[in-house]
Amino acid sequence: MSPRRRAPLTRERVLAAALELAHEGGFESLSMRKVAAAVGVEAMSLYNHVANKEDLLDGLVDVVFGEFEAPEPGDPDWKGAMRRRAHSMRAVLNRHRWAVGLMESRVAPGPENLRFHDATMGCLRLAGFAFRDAVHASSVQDAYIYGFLLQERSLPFDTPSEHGAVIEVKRANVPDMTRFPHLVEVMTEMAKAGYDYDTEFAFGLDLILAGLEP
Amino acid sequence: MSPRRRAPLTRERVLAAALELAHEGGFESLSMRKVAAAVGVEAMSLYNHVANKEDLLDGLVDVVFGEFEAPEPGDPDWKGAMRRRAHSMRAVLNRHRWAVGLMESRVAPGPENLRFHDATMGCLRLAGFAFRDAVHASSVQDAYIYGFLLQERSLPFDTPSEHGAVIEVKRANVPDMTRFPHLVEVMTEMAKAGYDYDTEFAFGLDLILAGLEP
DNA sequence: ACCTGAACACCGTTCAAGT
DNA sequence: ACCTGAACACCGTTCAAGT
Repeated sequence: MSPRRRAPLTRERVLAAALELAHEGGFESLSMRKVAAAVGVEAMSLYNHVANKEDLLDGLVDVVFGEFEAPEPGDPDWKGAMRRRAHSMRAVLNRHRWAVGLMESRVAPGPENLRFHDATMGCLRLAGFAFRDAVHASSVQDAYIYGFLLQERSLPFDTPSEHGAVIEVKRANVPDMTRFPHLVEVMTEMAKAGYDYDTEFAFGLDLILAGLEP
Repeated sequence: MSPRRRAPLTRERVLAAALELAHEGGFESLSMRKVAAAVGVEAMSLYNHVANKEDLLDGLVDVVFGEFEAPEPGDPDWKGAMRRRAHSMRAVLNRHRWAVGLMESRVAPGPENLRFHDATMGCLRLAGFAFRDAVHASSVQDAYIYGFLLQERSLPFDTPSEHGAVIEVKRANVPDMTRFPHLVEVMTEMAKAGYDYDTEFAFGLDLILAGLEP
């Protein structure tokens, strides 16, 4: 009769609660006990819906895969499709910063993961890529995307001008910067002009897409 | 008089012990208490040489940066220098699989980190890259390298033929693979021909280097 | 200055017991 | 079938006390 009775615990509800905790409390503070509390239950009850914490993480990662915009196999503008795919991945992973670094390291790929990779391969194959080349093409793109997000993730600022300020702090903390003249150059330039992740990301993505042809 | 007396605890010895533990016991099993035990001391003594666990990780990451082969600023063959740099990074990070994903997410860059990035920027600047282009160039390369290692890290096999076997297992575990025809194609092809990380890595690296010019 | 014992506030997971 | 209480074997870190 109470609302809690009407909505019995499911894997989906456990994952949703964990996702929200990761989102607001920070990923590292995500514990079985806290997920359980968020869902109104004792920690041990979670084990009825999830094999263990590792399985819970697998589930979370697959939720994130589900948010990626999959490319359309057969899209005549395959480069456009790949570009949209990449930008969608970046947007989603910036929303779930904790997920970068987990995405490609899960051992058991979930259904959304499979769906997404299938669509990517399909789009490349139908665009005329030979099998091996399609593997190469998706591999280099994904490596770039995940690696870029890895760099972007750690940064405690959002706008170019904030970046300038952070750079200044960092510079002040390092003794004897004269040993690193080229780094000094980067930092002073950055502090002046800021750093724009959008154009930086687009630069590398375009470079890679320019080098790919069926 | 005992050997323990002759070698008092230092930050370096703490880091060395932690590195060894990460290497053999697996990174996730690395705890302050175990590092302390490995160095013959109680856990709390570590805090005299390391601010906290986060600081210990910063230290470990910088040890790894120290193993990277830095490019030579002024090297006339800058593409060769970048290629050697990339392959050295891959070799080191395959030796320290736990480090991938931590490298670019540390907030406080250590001296080896600074040294390495300074050498990279220096090599590109002296090769004729304008400042902004040097930043672009190093950014796209590093994103690719770290991202590739992220993908490579998780894999529980070393040779292409082992890979085939693993693929078969995975395939058997996924129900209704007919929903993912292109993935089925990848898996059957992979199971046949195997997957060679060396050539895969070289493909993407060459593609990126081909697109970079001062 | 460096090390320690005891304690605090946590973890993931197992297991027998409840309903 | 699902949930729970108590317990086990751990964590990182603080703090007062030792030398």
